[in-house]
Amino acid sequence: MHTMSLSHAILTALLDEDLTGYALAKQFDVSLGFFWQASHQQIYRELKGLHLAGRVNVEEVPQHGKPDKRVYSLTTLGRDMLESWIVDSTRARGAKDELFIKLFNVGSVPVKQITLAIEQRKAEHTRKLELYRKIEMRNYTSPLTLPDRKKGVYLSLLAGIRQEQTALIWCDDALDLLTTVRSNPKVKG
Amino acid sequence: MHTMSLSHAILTALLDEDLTGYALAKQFDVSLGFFWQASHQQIYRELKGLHLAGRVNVEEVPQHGKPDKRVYSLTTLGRDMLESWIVDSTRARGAKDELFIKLFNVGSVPVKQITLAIEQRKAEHTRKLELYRKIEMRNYTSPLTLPDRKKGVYLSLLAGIRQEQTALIWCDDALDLLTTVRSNPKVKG
DNA sequence: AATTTTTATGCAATTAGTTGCATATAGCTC
DNA sequence: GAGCTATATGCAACTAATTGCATAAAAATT
Repeated sequence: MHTMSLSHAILTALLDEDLTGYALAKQFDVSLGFFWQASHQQIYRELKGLHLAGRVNVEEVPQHGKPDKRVYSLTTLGRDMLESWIVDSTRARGAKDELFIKLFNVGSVPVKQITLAIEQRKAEHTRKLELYRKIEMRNYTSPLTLPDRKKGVYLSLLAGIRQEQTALIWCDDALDLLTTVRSNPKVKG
Repeated sequence: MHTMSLSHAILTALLDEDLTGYALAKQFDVSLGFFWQASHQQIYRELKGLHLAGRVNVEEVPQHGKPDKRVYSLTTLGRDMLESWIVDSTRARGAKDELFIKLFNVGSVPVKQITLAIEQRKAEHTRKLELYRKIEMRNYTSPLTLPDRKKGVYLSLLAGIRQEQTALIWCDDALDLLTTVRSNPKVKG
């Protein structure tokens, strides 16, 4: 079964460079993590499993004071796992978004609360879009001339940018339509 | 803590009508489930918990042959739980999408495999968009004249439609850019 | 000098989600 | 009449993800 995607995300991050769990966690915060979030606890646990399964090597780097660094690198087995996952895995993890569940409550709960949730979401999208744009301007102004191994990363970023844009426009349209909702019945009709 | 969203999704589905676990599972397949998937096993388990917590009532409807129906309905406590969840919960469950992790492998794995994954995804988006459009044409041709309690559902659908459209365009652009990738090095450079 | 942030690792407990299985009848199709 | 689909419920086992806690020192900030 090629299901546990966190391990694949970790292996992917190790393609470019050998990393410690700590460094991996940071990577997840700034790039891979835009599309696959994970906490450091999860990452450490997963690394242990990957090591046990021979997908990664560990090099222990003694340090004074701090815990020793454990620098992980891909093994051939790890690469193979990654490649075969790319080939077979299809399973689409269903979208889960609370906001839409909230929207199903329009008409039964004060609209105000729901518009508030949308406004919060809008702010979030704005923040993300700005972040993505910044990254784009810094590293991906000329997609066609990128080295091959950067093209996928760029495309992910592009997807992120467009998702945020679409979402932002939707937020405004949603807020518009919700101004036409007057009643807030609390009982079932 | 207002975290477990499946229970909120269930309570939301019960706003409109009283339902059995089975009927809920079906609802999840066709509307709420576009934005929050759940298996029948999950739903039955959750219903039990909600009942234990006094958020829903059960009415047992004896049947011959088949297991007795258990028809669930919201209690006042359930409504309150739902409303307070709408007010406080903010937590954005991070997007998790395998496809983007796959994209990070461009340059290290045969591009073919990745374009294939995108094509699969494209087909999926096409299928979903068609489905959403069908629902839109059937029930939501005139958003402004909808009864209030349908407006949120419509907005969810609208979000779905736009997400799929955006994703489809992106798929094509991605496939385009990936035609410019020639090399498939399997070793770290 | 004291506080906060960053580096660096990890365990334990809990909650959420998936997969496989089990039961049992009615009704429809081949 | 054999097999499939729909109705209707649920347990058990497992995998994945989250949350809270714990340690410990260097570096940066106030």
